[in-house]
Amino acid sequence: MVNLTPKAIESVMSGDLNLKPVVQVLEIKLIANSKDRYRILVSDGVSTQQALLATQLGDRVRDGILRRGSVVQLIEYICSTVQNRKIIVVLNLEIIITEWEIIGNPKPCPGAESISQKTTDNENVMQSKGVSLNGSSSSVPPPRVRTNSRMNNSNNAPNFGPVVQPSYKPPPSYKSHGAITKNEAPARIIPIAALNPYQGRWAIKARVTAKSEIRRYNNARGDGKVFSFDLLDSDGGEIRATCFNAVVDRFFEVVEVGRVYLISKGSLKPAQKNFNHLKNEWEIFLEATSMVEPSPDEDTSIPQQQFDFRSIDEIQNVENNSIVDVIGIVVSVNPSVTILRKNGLETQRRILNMKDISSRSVELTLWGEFCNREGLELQQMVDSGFSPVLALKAGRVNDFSGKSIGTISSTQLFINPEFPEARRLRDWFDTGGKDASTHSISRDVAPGTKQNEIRKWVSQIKEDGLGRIR
DNA sequence: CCCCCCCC
Repeated sequence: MVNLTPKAIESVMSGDLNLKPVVQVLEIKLIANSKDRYRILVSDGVSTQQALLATQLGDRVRDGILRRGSVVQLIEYICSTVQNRKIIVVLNLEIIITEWEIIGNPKPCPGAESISQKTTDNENVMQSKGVSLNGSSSSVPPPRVRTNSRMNNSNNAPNFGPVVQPSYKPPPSYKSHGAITKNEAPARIIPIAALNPYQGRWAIKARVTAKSEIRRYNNARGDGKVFSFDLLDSDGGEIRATCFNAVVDRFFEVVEVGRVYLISKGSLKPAQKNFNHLKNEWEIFLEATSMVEPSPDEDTSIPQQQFDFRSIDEIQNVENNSIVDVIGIVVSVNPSVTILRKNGLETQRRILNMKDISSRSVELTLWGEFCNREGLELQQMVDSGFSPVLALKAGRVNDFSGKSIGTISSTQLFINPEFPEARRLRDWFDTGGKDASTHSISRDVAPGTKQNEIRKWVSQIKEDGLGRIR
């Protein structure tokens, strides 16, 4: 016997975010023009309601463990407004039963699809982009499950009055002031993970973890300037924000790495995966009307950085060109050398070695400015007999003669950082790890081809000078 | 609307 949470839909839609109800999934559809975002219909046995699955839950659909008939517990969710309709955005859920017969004879929750009357322009814009969230461009839904069409509901469903920012439950004191108009109420702060282009008003509260320089460009589409910065929120969601031209002037000085901001009124575009390695399929584009305001409180629930450390042992099996975080002890640092790039420009290169508890070591190649900033500092430490901890955020794995790691422009290096992993590594190193035998996953890992052996010799000679070759 | 992620 399965018990769905009574009145779950009603409670969630009226703003109860702590209920964590058990509901049944009646329908799952891929959102039009999306590769991995799903719209689902959930039921409490009496009422049904549309919901969006956060991207990170898509795997469960693709893996087949979340499907039509699944009984799930909604763990983290928010109510949001998409195309003027209230919708649940599910950020996390637990699957109770993968498949169960449809429970009860649930009907669409009344009021959930009410439409405010002044927003048809916005809808047209959404539709002209081919975005469909109401199933109108999808195949006909199965007979058992009624898909709510906007027309049906605006005409027939009971209307609970004008829906104004339904996701925002106004505090009681607002009620005596009459209707809230679109421009008055502050947008609700939502998790970064819930951001998507189909959403109307939103705000996020997030810490800036990285900030680019201003880059000027001149191409077929014209010239201009651009900069971007990366954001992290208290739920661990991350997203990049990008500004162009006049918007650069407006926000470049305002945005500081490490500070927390309230950000709203940007537009969401698909992330450029080639250049943006954050775990988010969207990117925020800030515009002239966007808001980027320092948060009045220093939100300590948002860490300064978020890492996903891989042990060096794991790096061996990581795909070439992957972007990874690594933490290790720097055991050697080579001098900085000047490299002539294929494009004719010169750059600096410095190779160092780091080892970790997996008793593996790896070569890290620092490029450009990293050589004379962190690289020099590391070299001085190692030269003076101290082996520092180095945390590397966003290094790029390459597989020339074994696996090694290189810096890219968005790499960040942290020398002797404070966090627990660093402490753990330090303790390990100081209590025997220093002398533990280490196997390098770089250069001499595989026997390699004759070609590779020769290349290795040549590069070693260039690296160390002839003095060390006997 | 930008952008090469460098070398053997």
